[in-house]
Amino acid sequence: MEKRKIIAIVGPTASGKTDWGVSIAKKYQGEIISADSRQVYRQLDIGTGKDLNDYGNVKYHLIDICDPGESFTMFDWLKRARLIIDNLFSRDKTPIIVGGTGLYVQSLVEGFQLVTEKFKVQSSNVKKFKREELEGKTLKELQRICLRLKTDDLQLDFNNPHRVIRAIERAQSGEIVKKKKPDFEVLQIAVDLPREILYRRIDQRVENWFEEGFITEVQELLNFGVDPKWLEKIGLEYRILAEFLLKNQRTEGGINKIEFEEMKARMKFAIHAYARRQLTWFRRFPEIVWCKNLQSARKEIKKFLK
RNA sequence: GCUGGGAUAGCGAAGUGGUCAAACGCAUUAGACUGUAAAUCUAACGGCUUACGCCUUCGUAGGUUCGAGUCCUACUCCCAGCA
Repeated sequence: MEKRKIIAIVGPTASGKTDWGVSIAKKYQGEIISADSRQVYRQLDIGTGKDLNDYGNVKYHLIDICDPGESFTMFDWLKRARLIIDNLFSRDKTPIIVGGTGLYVQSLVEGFQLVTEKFKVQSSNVKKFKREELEGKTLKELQRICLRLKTDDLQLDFNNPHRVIRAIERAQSGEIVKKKKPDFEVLQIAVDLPREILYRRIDQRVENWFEEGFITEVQELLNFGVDPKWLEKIGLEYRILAEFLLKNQRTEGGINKIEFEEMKARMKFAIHAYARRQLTWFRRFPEIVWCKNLQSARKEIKKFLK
Protein backbone atom coordinates (compact mmCIF):
# COMPACT_ATOMS: atom_id res chain seq x y z
CA MET A 1 0.00 0.00 0.00
CA GLU A 2 1.20 3.45 -0.83
CA LYS A 3 2.38 5.53 2.07
CA ARG A 4 -0.04 8.12 3.31
CA LYS A 5 1.01 11.65 2.67
CA ILE A 6 0.59 14.81 4.66
CA ILE A 7 1.51 18.35 3.79
CA ALA A 8 2.59 20.84 6.43
CA ILE A 9 2.84 24.56 5.93
CA VAL A 10 4.87 26.19 8.65
CA GLY A 11 6.60 29.50 9.17
CA PRO A 12 6.64 32.57 11.34
CA THR A 13 3.58 34.49 12.36
CA ALA A 14 2.05 36.83 9.78
CA SER A 15 3.82 35.15 6.91
CA GLY A 16 0.64 34.09 5.11
CA LYS A 17 0.59 30.40 5.95
CA THR A 18 -3.19 30.20 6.03
CA ASP A 19 -3.56 31.51 2.50
CA TRP A 20 -1.10 28.97 1.23
CA GLY A 21 -2.80 26.19 3.12
CA VAL A 22 -6.22 27.13 1.85
CA SER A 23 -5.04 27.38 -1.70
CA ILE A 24 -3.43 23.95 -1.53
CA ALA A 25 -6.41 22.43 0.23
CA LYS A 26 -8.63 23.57 -2.59
CA LYS A 27 -6.39 22.04 -5.18
CA TYR A 28 -6.01 18.65 -3.53
CA GLN A 29 -9.34 18.28 -1.73
CA GLY A 30 -7.60 18.68 1.54
CA GLU A 31 -8.68 19.74 4.97
CA ILE A 32 -6.66 21.94 7.23
CA ILE A 33 -5.45 20.95 10.66
CA SER A 34 -4.32 24.03 12.50
CA ALA A 35 -1.13 23.70 14.51
CA ASP A 36 -1.53 26.84 16.52
CA SER A 37 -1.38 26.76 20.28
CA ARG A 38 -3.49 29.88 20.66
CA GLN A 39 -6.13 29.56 17.98
CA VAL A 40 -7.45 26.54 19.83
CA TYR A 41 -9.17 28.99 22.15
CA ARG A 42 -12.57 30.45 21.49
CA GLN A 43 -12.85 34.20 21.94
CA LEU A 44 -9.17 34.70 21.27
CA ASP A 45 -9.81 35.84 17.75
CA ILE A 46 -8.23 39.10 16.74
CA GLY A 47 -4.94 38.74 18.54
CA THR A 48 -4.38 35.20 17.35
CA GLY A 49 -4.90 36.21 13.76
CA LYS A 50 -7.80 33.81 13.57
CA ASP A 51 -9.48 34.82 10.37
CA LEU A 52 -12.04 32.13 9.75
CA ASN A 53 -13.31 33.83 6.61
CA ASP A 54 -10.00 33.05 4.96
CA TYR A 55 -10.91 29.39 4.80
CA GLY A 56 -13.88 29.84 2.50
CA ASN A 57 -15.42 26.41 2.17
CA VAL A 58 -12.24 24.60 3.09
CA LYS A 59 -12.75 22.60 6.25
CA TYR A 60 -10.49 23.29 9.21
CA HIS A 61 -9.79 21.49 12.48
CA LEU A 62 -8.42 22.26 15.93
CA ILE A 63 -9.50 25.86 15.98
CA ASP A 64 -11.95 27.03 18.68
CA ILE A 65 -11.89 23.81 20.64
CA CYS A 66 -11.24 25.17 24.15
CA ASP A 67 -12.55 27.90 26.37
CA PRO A 68 -10.32 30.70 27.57
CA GLY A 69 -8.76 29.79 30.88
CA GLU A 70 -8.43 26.10 30.08
CA SER A 71 -5.08 24.49 29.70
CA PHE A 72 -4.12 22.84 26.50
CA THR A 73 -0.82 21.16 25.81
CA MET A 74 1.20 19.71 23.02
CA PHE A 75 -0.03 16.20 23.75
CA ASP A 76 -3.65 17.35 23.80
CA TRP A 77 -3.07 18.67 20.34
CA LEU A 78 -1.17 15.62 19.20
CA LYS A 79 -3.86 13.17 20.25
CA ARG A 80 -6.56 15.08 18.45
CA ALA A 81 -4.46 15.70 15.38
CA ARG A 82 -3.77 11.98 15.03
CA LEU A 83 -7.45 11.14 15.26
CA ILE A 84 -8.32 13.74 12.66
CA ILE A 85 -5.60 12.51 10.34
CA ASP A 86 -6.89 8.96 10.48
CA ASN A 87 -10.35 10.23 9.81
CA LEU A 88 -9.23 12.28 6.83
CA PHE A 89 -7.34 9.38 5.30
CA SER A 90 -10.37 7.17 5.70
CA ARG A 91 -12.34 9.75 3.76
CA ASP A 92 -9.59 10.08 1.18
CA LYS A 93 -8.74 13.65 2.06
CA THR A 94 -5.29 15.14 2.24
CA PRO A 95 -4.41 16.43 5.69
CA ILE A 96 -2.78 19.80 5.54
CA ILE A 97 -1.15 20.96 8.74
CA VAL A 98 -0.92 24.72 8.93
CA GLY A 99 0.59 26.55 11.82
CA GLY A 100 3.45 28.26 13.53
CA THR A 101 3.66 26.21 16.69
CA GLY A 102 6.75 24.31 15.74
CA LEU A 103 6.72 21.92 18.65
CA TYR A 104 3.25 20.69 17.73
CA VAL A 105 4.26 20.00 14.17
CA GLN A 106 7.42 18.28 15.30
CA SER A 107 5.54 16.07 17.73
CA LEU A 108 3.39 14.82 14.90
CA VAL A 109 6.06 14.50 12.26
CA GLU A 110 8.50 12.69 14.52
CA GLY A 111 5.86 10.69 16.33
CA PHE A 112 6.29 11.64 19.96
CA GLN A 113 5.28 8.94 22.40
CA LEU A 114 4.55 9.29 26.05
CA VAL A 115 5.68 6.21 27.88
CA THR A 116 5.52 6.14 31.64
CA GLU A 117 7.79 3.59 33.20
CA LYS A 118 6.52 3.30 36.71
CA PHE A 119 9.38 1.18 37.98
CA LYS A 120 11.78 4.02 37.44
CA VAL A 121 10.04 6.22 39.96
CA GLN A 122 11.88 6.50 43.24
CA SER A 123 10.45 5.23 46.48
CA SER A 124 7.58 7.11 48.00
CA ASN A 125 9.50 8.63 50.90
CA VAL A 126 10.73 11.32 48.53
CA LYS A 127 8.40 14.26 48.49
CA LYS A 128 6.58 14.83 45.24
CA PHE A 129 5.86 18.32 44.07
CA LYS A 130 2.87 19.55 42.16
CA ARG A 131 3.14 21.97 39.29
CA GLU A 132 1.74 24.88 41.33
CA GLU A 133 4.19 24.27 44.12
CA LEU A 134 7.06 24.17 41.70
CA GLU A 135 5.96 27.36 40.03
CA GLY A 136 6.19 29.17 43.33
CA LYS A 137 9.80 28.27 43.81
CA THR A 138 12.92 30.17 42.90
CA LEU A 139 15.27 28.89 40.25
CA LYS A 140 17.79 27.94 42.94
CA GLU A 141 15.25 25.82 44.80
CA LEU A 142 14.15 24.15 41.60
CA GLN A 143 17.72 23.32 40.73
CA ARG A 144 18.26 21.79 44.13
CA ILE A 145 15.18 19.61 43.82
CA CYS A 146 16.17 18.61 40.35
CA LEU A 147 19.64 17.58 41.40
CA ARG A 148 18.27 15.53 44.26
CA LEU A 149 16.12 13.59 41.84
CA LYS A 150 19.13 12.70 39.78
CA THR A 151 17.58 13.25 36.42
CA ASP A 152 19.40 11.70 33.54
CA ASP A 153 18.63 14.71 31.39
CA LEU A 154 22.12 15.79 30.49
CA GLN A 155 21.11 18.49 28.07
CA LEU A 156 18.86 20.23 30.54
CA ASP A 157 19.17 24.00 30.61
CA PHE A 158 19.54 24.69 34.30
CA ASN A 159 18.84 28.39 33.94
CA ASN A 160 15.45 27.78 32.44
CA PRO A 161 12.80 27.41 35.15
CA HIS A 162 10.21 25.92 32.81
CA ARG A 163 12.58 23.27 31.64
CA VAL A 164 13.75 22.49 35.16
CA ILE A 165 10.16 22.14 36.35
CA ARG A 166 9.45 19.73 33.55
CA ALA A 167 12.59 17.77 34.31
CA ILE A 168 11.40 17.42 37.91
CA GLU A 169 7.95 16.33 36.80
CA ARG A 170 9.44 13.83 34.44
CA ALA A 171 11.72 12.41 37.10
CA GLN A 172 8.86 12.18 39.59
CA SER A 173 6.52 10.35 37.26
CA GLY A 174 9.05 8.25 35.45
CA GLU A 175 8.14 9.64 32.06
CA ILE A 176 10.43 8.67 29.30
CA VAL A 177 10.80 10.54 26.09
CA LYS A 178 10.35 8.35 23.06
CA LYS A 179 9.56 8.56 19.39
CA LYS A 180 7.89 6.17 17.02
CA LYS A 181 8.10 6.74 13.33
CA PRO A 182 4.62 7.53 12.10
CA ASP A 183 2.95 5.63 9.29
CA PHE A 184 2.68 8.64 7.10
CA GLU A 185 5.06 10.81 5.18
CA VAL A 186 5.14 14.56 5.65
CA LEU A 187 6.34 17.28 3.35
CA GLN A 188 7.11 20.34 5.44
CA ILE A 189 7.12 23.64 3.64
CA ALA A 190 8.15 26.85 5.37
CA VAL A 191 7.13 30.26 4.15
CA ASP A 192 10.33 32.15 3.48
CA LEU A 193 9.86 35.89 3.64
CA PRO A 194 12.53 38.60 3.72
CA ARG A 195 12.94 39.84 7.23
CA GLU A 196 11.92 43.45 6.64
CA ILE A 197 8.77 42.41 4.86
CA LEU A 198 7.90 40.07 7.67
CA TYR A 199 8.35 42.83 10.24
CA ARG A 200 6.32 45.23 8.14
CA ARG A 201 3.50 42.73 7.91
CA ILE A 202 3.56 42.19 11.64
CA ASP A 203 3.42 45.91 12.33
CA GLN A 204 0.58 46.42 9.90
CA ARG A 205 -1.30 43.55 11.44
CA VAL A 206 -1.02 45.03 14.91
CA GLU A 207 -2.37 48.35 13.63
CA ASN A 208 -5.29 46.55 12.02
CA TRP A 209 -6.11 44.65 15.17
CA PHE A 210 -6.73 47.82 17.08
CA GLU A 211 -9.01 49.06 14.36
CA GLU A 212 -10.88 45.79 14.47
CA GLY A 213 -11.58 46.12 18.17
CA PHE A 214 -8.77 44.24 19.82
CA ILE A 215 -9.13 46.30 22.97
CA THR A 216 -12.78 45.30 23.29
CA GLU A 217 -11.91 41.66 22.79
CA VAL A 218 -9.42 41.62 25.63
CA GLN A 219 -11.51 43.87 27.85
CA GLU A 220 -14.42 41.47 27.52
CA LEU A 221 -12.26 38.50 28.36
CA LEU A 222 -11.27 40.30 31.54
CA ASN A 223 -14.85 41.34 32.27
CA PHE A 224 -16.08 37.78 31.88
CA GLY A 225 -13.70 36.69 34.53
CA VAL A 226 -10.83 35.21 32.58
CA ASP A 227 -7.89 35.10 34.93
CA PRO A 228 -5.38 37.81 34.04
CA LYS A 229 -2.67 35.35 34.98
CA TRP A 230 -3.91 33.02 32.31
CA LEU A 231 -3.82 35.80 29.77
CA GLU A 232 -0.31 36.60 30.88
CA LYS A 233 0.75 33.05 30.16
CA ILE A 234 -0.87 33.17 26.78
CA GLY A 235 1.79 35.70 26.00
CA LEU A 236 2.56 38.36 23.45
CA GLU A 237 -0.31 40.60 22.54
CA TYR A 238 -2.73 39.21 25.12
CA ARG A 239 -0.22 39.59 27.88
CA ILE A 240 0.78 43.07 26.84
CA LEU A 241 -2.70 44.39 26.21
CA ALA A 242 -4.22 42.83 29.34
CA GLU A 243 -1.46 44.35 31.43
CA PHE A 244 -2.08 47.71 29.82
CA LEU A 245 -5.83 47.62 30.34
CA LEU A 246 -5.55 46.60 33.96
CA LYS A 247 -3.15 49.42 34.64
CA ASN A 248 -5.30 51.97 32.87
CA GLN A 249 -8.37 50.87 34.79
CA ARG A 250 -6.68 51.81 37.99
CA THR A 251 -5.56 55.21 36.83
CA GLU A 252 -9.01 56.02 35.36
CA GLY A 253 -9.61 58.93 33.04
CA GLY A 254 -9.44 56.83 29.91
CA ILE A 255 -6.54 55.63 27.92
CA ASN A 256 -3.37 57.64 27.89
CA LYS A 257 -2.45 58.23 24.28
CA ILE A 258 1.30 58.17 24.78
CA GLU A 259 1.19 55.04 26.88
CA PHE A 260 -1.06 53.44 24.31
CA GLU A 261 1.44 54.08 21.53
CA GLU A 262 4.25 52.77 23.70
CA MET A 263 2.29 49.64 24.42
CA LYS A 264 1.65 49.12 20.73
CA ALA A 265 5.33 49.48 19.95
CA ARG A 266 6.18 46.98 22.65
CA MET A 267 3.69 44.61 21.14
CA LYS A 268 5.20 44.88 17.69
CA PHE A 269 8.70 44.28 18.97
CA ALA A 270 7.56 41.31 21.03
CA ILE A 271 6.06 39.77 17.94
CA HIS A 272 9.22 40.41 15.93
CA ALA A 273 11.14 38.50 18.57
CA TYR A 274 8.58 35.74 18.50
CA ALA A 275 8.88 35.43 14.74
CA ARG A 276 12.64 35.17 15.15
CA ARG A 277 12.22 32.38 17.68
CA GLN A 278 9.96 30.55 15.27
CA LEU A 279 12.52 30.88 12.51
CA THR A 280 15.25 29.54 14.77
CA TRP A 281 13.02 26.62 15.56
CA PHE A 282 12.22 25.74 11.97
CA ARG A 283 15.80 26.18 10.80
CA ARG A 284 16.93 23.30 12.97
CA PHE A 285 15.02 20.80 10.84
CA PRO A 286 16.94 20.17 7.65
CA GLU A 287 14.02 18.38 6.04
CA ILE A 288 11.93 21.53 5.95
CA VAL A 289 11.74 23.04 2.47
CA TRP A 290 11.80 26.83 2.41
CA CYS A 291 9.71 28.45 -0.29
CA LYS A 292 9.71 32.08 -1.24
CA ASN A 293 6.31 31.96 -2.90
CA LEU A 294 3.25 29.83 -3.34
CA GLN A 295 4.23 28.75 -6.83
CA SER A 296 7.43 27.10 -5.74
CA ALA A 297 5.56 25.54 -2.83
CA ARG A 298 3.06 24.13 -5.31
CA LYS A 299 5.86 22.62 -7.34
CA GLU A 300 7.28 20.91 -4.30
CA ILE A 301 3.90 19.55 -3.39
CA LYS A 302 3.28 18.24 -6.86
CA LYS A 303 6.56 16.38 -6.76
CA PHE A 304 5.78 15.02 -3.32
CA LEU A 305 2.31 13.76 -4.14
CA LYS A 306 3.36 12.02 -7.33
C1' G B 1 21.11 89.30 24.15
C1' C B 2 21.91 87.38 29.31
C1' U B 3 21.82 83.23 32.83
C1' G B 4 21.54 78.08 33.94
C1' G B 5 21.29 72.86 32.09
C1' G B 6 22.78 69.57 28.32
C1' A B 7 25.37 67.13 24.04
C1' U B 8 27.87 59.44 25.33
C1' A B 9 27.49 53.77 20.67
C1' G B 10 20.93 52.50 16.10
C1' C B 11 17.65 54.77 20.26
C1' G B 12 17.06 55.80 25.60
C1' A B 13 20.36 56.28 29.59
C1' A B 14 24.73 55.54 33.38
C1' G B 15 29.52 57.14 33.90
C1' U B 16 32.99 63.37 37.06
C1' G B 17 40.92 61.78 36.18
C1' G B 18 43.38 55.68 35.33
C1' U B 19 40.69 48.92 35.93
C1' C B 20 36.00 52.69 29.65
C1' A B 21 34.86 50.08 23.75
C1' A B 22 32.16 52.49 27.93
C1' A B 23 26.90 49.78 33.15
C1' C B 24 21.77 49.11 32.14
C1' G B 25 17.19 49.04 29.12
C1' C B 26 15.20 48.86 24.09
C1' A B 27 15.98 47.54 19.10
C1' U B 28 18.74 44.04 16.17
C1' U B 29 21.25 39.16 15.27
C1' A B 30 22.33 34.06 16.42
C1' G B 31 21.25 29.78 19.39
C1' A B 32 18.58 26.12 22.90
C1' C B 33 14.06 23.83 23.87
C1' U B 34 9.35 16.38 23.93
C1' G B 35 3.32 17.49 28.25
C1' U B 36 3.14 26.08 29.67
C1' A B 37 6.08 26.41 23.26
C1' A B 38 2.69 33.19 21.25
C1' A B 39 5.95 30.01 26.90
C1' U B 40 10.89 29.76 28.91
C1' C B 41 16.16 30.19 28.59
C1' U B 42 21.40 31.42 26.46
C1' A B 43 24.75 34.43 23.73
C1' A B 44 26.54 38.44 20.45
C1' C B 45 25.90 43.47 19.68
C1' G B 46 32.00 50.34 17.45
C1' G B 47 35.55 48.19 13.50
C1' C B 48 39.06 44.28 12.21
C1' U B 49 39.13 39.56 14.16
C1' U B 50 40.77 33.08 16.68
C1' A B 51 41.81 36.71 20.23
C1' C B 52 41.93 38.50 27.67
C1' G B 53 45.09 41.22 20.38
C1' C B 54 45.05 45.69 17.45
C1' C B 55 42.47 50.10 15.60
C1' U B 56 38.71 54.17 15.92
C1' U B 57 35.07 56.42 19.54
C1' C B 58 31.88 59.74 24.20
C1' G B 59 29.10 67.51 19.78
C1' U B 60 33.78 70.24 17.15
C1' A B 61 38.76 72.33 17.72
C1' G B 62 42.56 73.17 20.97
C1' G B 63 44.84 72.87 26.03
C1' U B 64 46.24 70.84 31.13
C1' U B 65 48.04 65.93 32.75
C1' C B 66 52.32 60.27 32.92
C1' G B 67 46.96 59.48 31.79
C1' A B 68 40.46 62.74 29.96
C1' G B 69 34.00 60.57 28.35
C1' U B 70 35.48 62.75 33.04
C1' C B 71 39.36 69.20 34.24
C1' C B 72 40.22 74.18 31.28
C1' U B 73 39.31 77.48 26.74
C1' A B 74 36.79 78.67 22.32
C1' C B 75 33.12 77.37 18.91
C1' U B 76 28.42 74.74 17.16
C1' C B 77 23.71 72.91 18.29
C1' C B 78 19.53 71.76 21.82
C1' C B 79 16.45 72.79 26.26
C1' A B 80 14.74 75.90 30.34
C1' G B 81 14.46 80.76 32.85
C1' C B 82 15.21 86.04 32.26
C1' A B 83 15.21 90.12 29.09
